[in-house]
Amino acid sequence: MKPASKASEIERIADTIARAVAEQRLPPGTRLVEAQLVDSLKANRNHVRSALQRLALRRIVSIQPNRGASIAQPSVEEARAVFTARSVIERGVIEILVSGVRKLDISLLKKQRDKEQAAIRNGPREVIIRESGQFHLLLARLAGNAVLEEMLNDLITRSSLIISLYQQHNNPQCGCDEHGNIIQAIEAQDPVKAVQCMSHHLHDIEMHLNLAFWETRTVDFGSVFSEEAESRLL
Amino acid sequence: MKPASKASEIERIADTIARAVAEQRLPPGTRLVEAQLVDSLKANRNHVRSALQRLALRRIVSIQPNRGASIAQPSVEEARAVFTARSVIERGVIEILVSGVRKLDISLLKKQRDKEQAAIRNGPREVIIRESGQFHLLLARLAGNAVLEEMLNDLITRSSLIISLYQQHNNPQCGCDEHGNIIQAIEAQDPVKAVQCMSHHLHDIEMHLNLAFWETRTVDFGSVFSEEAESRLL
DNA sequence: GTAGATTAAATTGTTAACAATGTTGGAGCC
DNA sequence: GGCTCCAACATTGTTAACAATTTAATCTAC
Repeated sequence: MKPASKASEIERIADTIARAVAEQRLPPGTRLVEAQLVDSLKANRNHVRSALQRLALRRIVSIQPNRGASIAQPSVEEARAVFTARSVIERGVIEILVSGVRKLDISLLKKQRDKEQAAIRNGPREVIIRESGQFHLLLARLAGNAVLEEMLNDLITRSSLIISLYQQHNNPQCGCDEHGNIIQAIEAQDPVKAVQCMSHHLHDIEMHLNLAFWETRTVDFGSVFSEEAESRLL
Repeated sequence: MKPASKASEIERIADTIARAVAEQRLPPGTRLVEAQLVDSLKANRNHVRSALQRLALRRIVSIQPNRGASIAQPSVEEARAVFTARSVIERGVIEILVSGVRKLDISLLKKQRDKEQAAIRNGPREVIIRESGQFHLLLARLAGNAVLEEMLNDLITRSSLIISLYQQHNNPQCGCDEHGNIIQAIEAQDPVKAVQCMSHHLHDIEMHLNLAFWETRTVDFGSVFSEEAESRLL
């Protein structure tokens, strides 16, 4: 007897990979060879192929015809677009939550926040990343909108990708408990402040990235192989 | 020589179907038999299957294991979620446009609006629907955010589905040129008003639907087969 | 005639072999 | 040595046959 429905086998594969990406266990650019996946995930090749195509649609992997799939390497432009989109969606989520249309269980948010704080103190990096993402996702879930939740789920995974590509230091997450501030503002039913907190939080994450550095850097062989670059090799 | 790249064959199929759905040539619930699609779209069965799975991911078709695919029939709950999500995203788009970060070519919007007005006067229904969708999509494109644009593209298609399921009369689109109002507000660089116009516009569309009617109606055989329903058969 | 069972057809799901393409490594040549 | 060319390998893409499942039709019993 198979516990999971047969149709969701593809989903299982896709989610396994997506999660590994979200938790930064699969770095951007990693090649995903079908045969390897088939045997490490104990799956049918067709299912693996379908899963890869799904992930390609979600921009988590990129597929080049006849050359296989690999974990995506979002461009700076895409990175900015993702964070802007997150801001748009998450501000919308916050507005829904604060508008008081649904009776909101703040304790769930606090519980998630505690879980995250515990992870920050002594958890491994991937757990920290996961719990942080879960907080944002929980907000969307509490807003009771499956469409926004699903979109945000994708964006969070893509954010992980972006962060592991463009992070400056290996500062896992800012320690300044911005999630706590968001909870406070929601609890206080202050729409303006809550939205501000969220905007600020996302902006903060984006600003800790190296985006500006790579922005204008079209691969410019002239300067790349100048004395400056060469001197670094010594 | 094949003009389109081989990899995008799946995309071609998916887009053909999605477009037919968006223009309401394929009504909700229509069964999509693989063999039929293979031969009417001159395609490989694998490609058709992949395309169907893609569309299932976009919630445009629904696939039931061993029972094939059919055009989705979004629930009332999903319908509301879609419109709320659209509102969130499109308000975000408007804010980006009005914020003046990008120099905006208003004439493109006006041109699209004219196209739409022309369609409303004498075009066939499907063209009206298409051009109306294109207006919203154009806003997202002008905002220069591919992520938001893609999300909105999906939502617009799903909206078409919802509208053909839940529309009250066969009023194709409101004649009151709300798109024109939106353009005006953007042109006047008035963020508050522009966002209001968009909100109002989307709310308007939603309110012209029968959602409330079906909301609580769990299929309740007792009342369905009462004298009222029977009398309608005579 | 209707309910239930049985068979046939239609449809989807799976598999494995084959084809096409891309990649790697080495032999021979300059 | 460095280069080109070619063959072997690895990987992806395609196809067709087969298996499993659902749907429709037919038949029998009552």
